[in-house]
Amino acid sequence: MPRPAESTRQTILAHALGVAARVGLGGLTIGSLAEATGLSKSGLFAHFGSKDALQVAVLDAAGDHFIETIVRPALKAPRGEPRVTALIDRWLAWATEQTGGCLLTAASFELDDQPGPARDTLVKLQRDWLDTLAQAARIAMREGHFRADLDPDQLAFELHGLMLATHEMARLFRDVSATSRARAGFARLLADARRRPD
Amino acid sequence: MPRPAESTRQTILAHALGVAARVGLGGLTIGSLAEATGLSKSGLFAHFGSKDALQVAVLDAAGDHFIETIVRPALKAPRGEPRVTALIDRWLAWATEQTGGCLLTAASFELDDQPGPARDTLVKLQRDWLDTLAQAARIAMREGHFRADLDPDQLAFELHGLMLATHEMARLFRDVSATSRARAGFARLLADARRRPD
DNA sequence: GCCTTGACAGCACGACCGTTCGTTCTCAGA
DNA sequence: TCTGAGAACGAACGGTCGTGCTGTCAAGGC
Repeated sequence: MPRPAESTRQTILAHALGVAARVGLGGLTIGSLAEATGLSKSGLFAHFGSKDALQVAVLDAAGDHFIETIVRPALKAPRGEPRVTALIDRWLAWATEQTGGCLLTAASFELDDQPGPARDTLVKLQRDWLDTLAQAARIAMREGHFRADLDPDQLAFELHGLMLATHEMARLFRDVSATSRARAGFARLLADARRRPD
Repeated sequence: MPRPAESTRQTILAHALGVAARVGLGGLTIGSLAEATGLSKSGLFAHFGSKDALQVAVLDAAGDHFIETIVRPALKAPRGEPRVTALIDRWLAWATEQTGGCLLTAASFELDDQPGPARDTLVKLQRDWLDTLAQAARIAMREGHFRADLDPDQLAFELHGLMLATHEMARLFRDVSATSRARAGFARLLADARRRPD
């Protein structure tokens, strides 16, 4: 057999992440992606079999990349609050240095009314992320860093909200103060989680 | 002259808001919109002159609708914190009862890397919304409802973050607890704004 | 040496895209 | 009654979309 298919596939997906970050998952077309990778339309198409499958593959690749650059490194931090802050810091660093916006975030608002395999994949990825945040908070409760009556899912919800607002402020408004706004919000949220009820 | 152009234009835009809420602003096509309104493609096209202009018109219509159903009624509430809560409550009611997602929110993450008149229009609309929230908070500070050292822009930023998270939870996850999660978040945010530093 | 296998290219398809153009119809004013 | 403005139509344009079909070329197994 000629070139290994797997490496070509990875090359395609790497380019796809860049293109989709700019034009969204719906704006990603096989023709433009073929041109970006130097492949022919049909040659590229053969790797996925359908546009739906390509979209799912792109989302999975984005999820893997997200886990690899944010979640996995952060999980090396000590259990408890340090791990929660590591997740936040990793996310902040990634969100600010990245050229295009976060594909998964954009897709969340793009696919919310378009049933299909792509949407299903995305729901799972986003749920996992919220669960990761909530689970880290739960551990921090067990370690005594966070108060015992904290609702970890609520904390995850609000953390995620701050991330969404940060993303919009940085990407849409091109506002450099997004990072400091985010840090202030996170600090307030963590302080509230720490504070014991009297 | 035959049928008044303005009423036709309004009909088109009303349909466009529904379609775009489902498939996004980029997924909105002249052909599908013509079919939805019962017009011919060329007949519809003549009302706007270009796809760009149509997108801008749709965004403006969405902005008008947003102001009419949320901002204007809320501004009738008494100055200060009641007005802030009115804005929040109006938004919550609108977000939950609405069939499709919020077009403006979806567009914020769709257009953030696509320069053009549509993006410019959207930036202005979203800035206005954040300014409205911040301004209401500023008034609440002057009325003595909120603490004097509050950062109203930071509050608006965090309020908006909660709205984004609520939107995602309700629309993507179809999670009915989104509303209660939102209310809990808003309550905590307002309590913090109220509390005087000692 | 063939033969299989699999990764790609080339080409063509039907459908739809945004856009243009000429035509038809209907009304308001003269 | 005639005229002209303007709303809407129908057909067509060049492109691009996603998707198939066929062919080519290189690398193993025999």
